[in-house]
Amino acid sequence: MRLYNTLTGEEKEFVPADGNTVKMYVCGVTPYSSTHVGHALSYVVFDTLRRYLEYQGYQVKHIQNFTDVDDKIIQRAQEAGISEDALTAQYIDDFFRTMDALNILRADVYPRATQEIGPILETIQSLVDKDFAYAASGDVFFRVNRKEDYGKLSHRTLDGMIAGARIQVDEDKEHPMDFVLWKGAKPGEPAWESPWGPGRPGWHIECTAMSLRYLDYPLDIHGGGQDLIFPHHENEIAQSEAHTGITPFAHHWVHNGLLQLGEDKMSKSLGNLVSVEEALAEYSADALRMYFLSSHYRSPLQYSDEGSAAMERSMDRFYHALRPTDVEEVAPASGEALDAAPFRQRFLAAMDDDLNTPQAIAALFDLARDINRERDAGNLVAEAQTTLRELGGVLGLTFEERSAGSDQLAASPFIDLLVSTRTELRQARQFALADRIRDELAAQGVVLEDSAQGTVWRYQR
RNA sequence: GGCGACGUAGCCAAGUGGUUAAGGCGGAGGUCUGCAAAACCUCUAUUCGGCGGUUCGAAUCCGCCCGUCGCCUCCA
Repeated sequence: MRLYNTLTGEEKEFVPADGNTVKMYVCGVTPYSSTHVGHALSYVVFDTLRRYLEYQGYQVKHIQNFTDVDDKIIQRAQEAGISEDALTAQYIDDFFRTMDALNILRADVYPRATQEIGPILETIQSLVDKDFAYAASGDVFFRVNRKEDYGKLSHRTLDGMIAGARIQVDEDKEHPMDFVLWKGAKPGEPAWESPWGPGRPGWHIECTAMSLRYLDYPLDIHGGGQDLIFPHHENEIAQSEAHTGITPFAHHWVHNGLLQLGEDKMSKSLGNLVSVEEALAEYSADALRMYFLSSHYRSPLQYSDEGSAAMERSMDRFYHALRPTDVEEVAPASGEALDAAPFRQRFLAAMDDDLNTPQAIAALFDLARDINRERDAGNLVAEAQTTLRELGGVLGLTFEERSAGSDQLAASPFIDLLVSTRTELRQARQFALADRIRDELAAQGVVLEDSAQGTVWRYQR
């Protein structure tokens, strides 16, 4: 497949270096607040990339970190009067529940910064030894001037960054853009012993230490949201390449566009967040995945209730197309089987083109339409349905219609009874009474569908 | 101020030099139905922010203008 690489700014044919196993590192979250729909978008994108690579026959080794020590975690824990560990444990749980609910495959390893202090210290020491880093007043900084290609990912120069003029002056730094590798501890903060005194790792160094430990360089794919390009990934490149001398340390840098809420980017600092929990209370995981994949992964996407609702309705097309074809008992399918191969080809060609999920989805809708059409014509569609399920699965769609709650299941025999009563009334042409049953069931959220084969009912979605 | 992205129907969103500009939502008509609903069929952008230019040919390339957004600070 062809895949866009942020580092070069162009699409490049993607092949794992060893031809078989894809080494993929995706930056994870800082667990101090609920997982929001922006996170969900990002991880749905990388989950889809992973599923597609696996569908192509590759093994994917997927590593995703938790930044479980940082200023905000310390602050929130103190506000809540609990330990940092208790706070992060809570939100890591939330994260996993959310990922599972969205049918996002688990990474192979989820390393945590606090559990990788040893490798982190070794990496920092190596950078100090190589003169890429220096200690100052208990902190350790990366010396950006020593890395000549600093800025190559975000396509900016040190001069250009300084022109931004929003840099805080720090007298301990040799250069304003030097960034912290090790942060000396202030009283009351969690700290680990180091050659430079007690402290904790800076944000960027953990990813260097972890990706090297769990995947070895060079990585095939390094991913994250576009907001991580600078400074996080730029700094990671500087550290990783300075540390190992391997350049580039990741072949493909893949960044998803950010989810926006209204006019602005959805972000922790703006506080305009919608949690995944809130979204899933209203909409199915399939609908949300469809929403996230309905625009190209590198484009920004506006999140809205209207958009989610539209996707929910569009899923009905698939649900209906995938229903069992017991119709064939009445009108024996004598015709030809629907050939899904052209749709599969369209789907694969779209996915091969830098994960063009909007086009891939369009192919699936066309396939669904043909399934409905051919089934009505009495042709065989079982194989085509299998193809639709399989390709939808590459996008992580489950096609599970929203399951009924337990009290709804308990009501089923009574609804069946009302439906069969209505059928008898209709046969007796007692339409007023029959319609009353239909209307009152509708008021309870039960939708009846009449067809030549009888009446089926379902809960309104 | 520096760097970058984008502007396609009522809404969302593909397409980036060449037959009828994907797909979804919404809308209109039809088939089916006792009537509905669901489903299916048909229709729904002579035109791609504006103005110039290159070309036999541009939504697609170039220039200018208008507008929106992102990064430059924690962030997926």
